[in-house]
Amino acid sequence: MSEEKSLNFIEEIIETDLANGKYKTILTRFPPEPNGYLHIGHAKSICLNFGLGLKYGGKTNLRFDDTNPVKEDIEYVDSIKQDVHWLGFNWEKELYASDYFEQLYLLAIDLIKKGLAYVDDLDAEEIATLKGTPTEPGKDSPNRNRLIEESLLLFAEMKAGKYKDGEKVLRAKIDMASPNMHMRDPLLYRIKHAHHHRTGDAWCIYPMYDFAHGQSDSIENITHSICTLEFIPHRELYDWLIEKLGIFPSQQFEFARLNMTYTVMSKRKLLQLVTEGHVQSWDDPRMPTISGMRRRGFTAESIRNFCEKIGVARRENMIDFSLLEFCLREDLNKSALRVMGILDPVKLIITNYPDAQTEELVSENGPDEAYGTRTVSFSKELWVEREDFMEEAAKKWFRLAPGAMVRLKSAYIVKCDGFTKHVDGKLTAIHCSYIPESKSGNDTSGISVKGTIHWVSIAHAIPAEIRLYERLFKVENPASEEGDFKEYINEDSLKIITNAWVEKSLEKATTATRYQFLRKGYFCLDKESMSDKLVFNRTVTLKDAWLKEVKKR
RNA sequence: UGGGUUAUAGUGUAAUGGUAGCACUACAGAUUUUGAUUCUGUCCGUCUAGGUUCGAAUCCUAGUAACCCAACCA
Repeated sequence: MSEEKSLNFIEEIIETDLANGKYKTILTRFPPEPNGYLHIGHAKSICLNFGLGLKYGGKTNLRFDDTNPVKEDIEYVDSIKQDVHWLGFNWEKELYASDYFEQLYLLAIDLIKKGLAYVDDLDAEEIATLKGTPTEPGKDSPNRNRLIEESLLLFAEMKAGKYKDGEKVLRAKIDMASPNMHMRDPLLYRIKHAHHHRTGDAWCIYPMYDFAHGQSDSIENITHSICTLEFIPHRELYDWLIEKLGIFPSQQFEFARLNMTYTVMSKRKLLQLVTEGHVQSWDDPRMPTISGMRRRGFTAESIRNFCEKIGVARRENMIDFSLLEFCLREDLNKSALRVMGILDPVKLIITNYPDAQTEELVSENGPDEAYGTRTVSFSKELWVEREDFMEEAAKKWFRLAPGAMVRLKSAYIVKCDGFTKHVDGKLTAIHCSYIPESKSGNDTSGISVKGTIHWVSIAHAIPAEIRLYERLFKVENPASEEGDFKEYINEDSLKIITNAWVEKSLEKATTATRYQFLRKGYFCLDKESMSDKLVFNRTVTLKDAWLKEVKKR
């Protein structure tokens, strides 16, 4: 029995195109502008474009849309390549729109010769005025009917550097009365005396998006050029230029971009968070960037699954952050090593345990036997979690409380006999007695307890710094709230714990490994971690039924 | 008030004129040496009003709502 999986609308188009022989094979592309770091929204596009290539035996190019030198940088190129690779995809070719500057220039000349483009002397403001509004038609520029030869000469002079920025532009000659604003003689080329990160100072005229993107698609023989909804109005121009130029007919298809609750997804806003210091860097673990998520401990697999689950359609969406967390936990649960660490330590003393004794107890490493076991050191004095003790047990409380019994994971059952407090009321130690016959693995005590808690032996524990992250914003959709989105930043999104204790095996922790700190969540080593000062990021908590219970009350 | 696009449980996504399904969330229960995992169950939906049809989420008409478009950005 094969599982029936419905196709998204783009897959349907492709299957139709393949079935009726329009194409023998497909070619897609992922076309970022190297002006920022990739985020989870880009991941959706990456998974879509590369996924399509893979699914239909086609190929996918990585093409940098680098037509605006003042915003772009090699730093972004490098990070984008790293992120796409990390997500698990391999591009057929690494390409740049700037590779086509010469070809694009020749195409522009072709258009001028056909009488379909002209050089305009108007400045930006005049052009905007004559463009009209959505409800009123525009008016022709006085230069609209200048001679082809004159435009040709002027355009050559533009390229040669004779004019300053903004003095002249090349425009397509289409229809100043079109209801589609993008068809009212759109700009094709502008002058920018700026250094380009790849072409240096070779050019001082640069093509606009509309005269670069579709043409690049066409040059590469891209069959399905997939972009987001806001480019729908550009499609008429995309098709017009390809038709008039008589070049390979790539076709544009649009899908709805990803939006997620409690974060922002525009490069401009993300850049602000970085430059204004609301987060530390592009790869701050609270950022929805691929690099931030990677540092936080997300796996590529979980992000790919997420992109698969959210689907592809044409309507605006707002995905629950909890779906991303579900995909994360689903993957981490399968692969994370189980270890013990105490985030908020309080001392537990086993009064009837021999003072100098240490036992090496066996504990399982993972969710199934294939992960094997390790030993953890057990002794008279342990660190346990402060929140695992209640002076007066609440209803349905399964953990430590005077008179209550719990199992210490992989060790013994202990009974809480008492506790000591500092004068300020803060708990300083919990006193317990253990049941020697209840040793994990050969428990003959006959006692069963409801609660099991984690612990580390004080004498054997190693210190660690642990960073806990909460959502970056206090509201579901900061971009749509009144006022500036930054007013809704959650000031408590980062909590640093400097006095945590973790089990000794973590001395050998690596950034490549994911860990589940039993009962506390999934963690990974941060890049700032050092051998004498371990630093862990909490990737995500475990689901917590008790916390829900508490919140209900 | 021009043009374009989209409306299906709280969220996302299927159903291509013929039983409104799946996942997440929420809630309830079982199992559990992680209050995790796993397993079982429950709640909740076709934007509105007309029409065509034996039969409409799907087709038609008229509304309504949301988003996009007037950068020498992409």
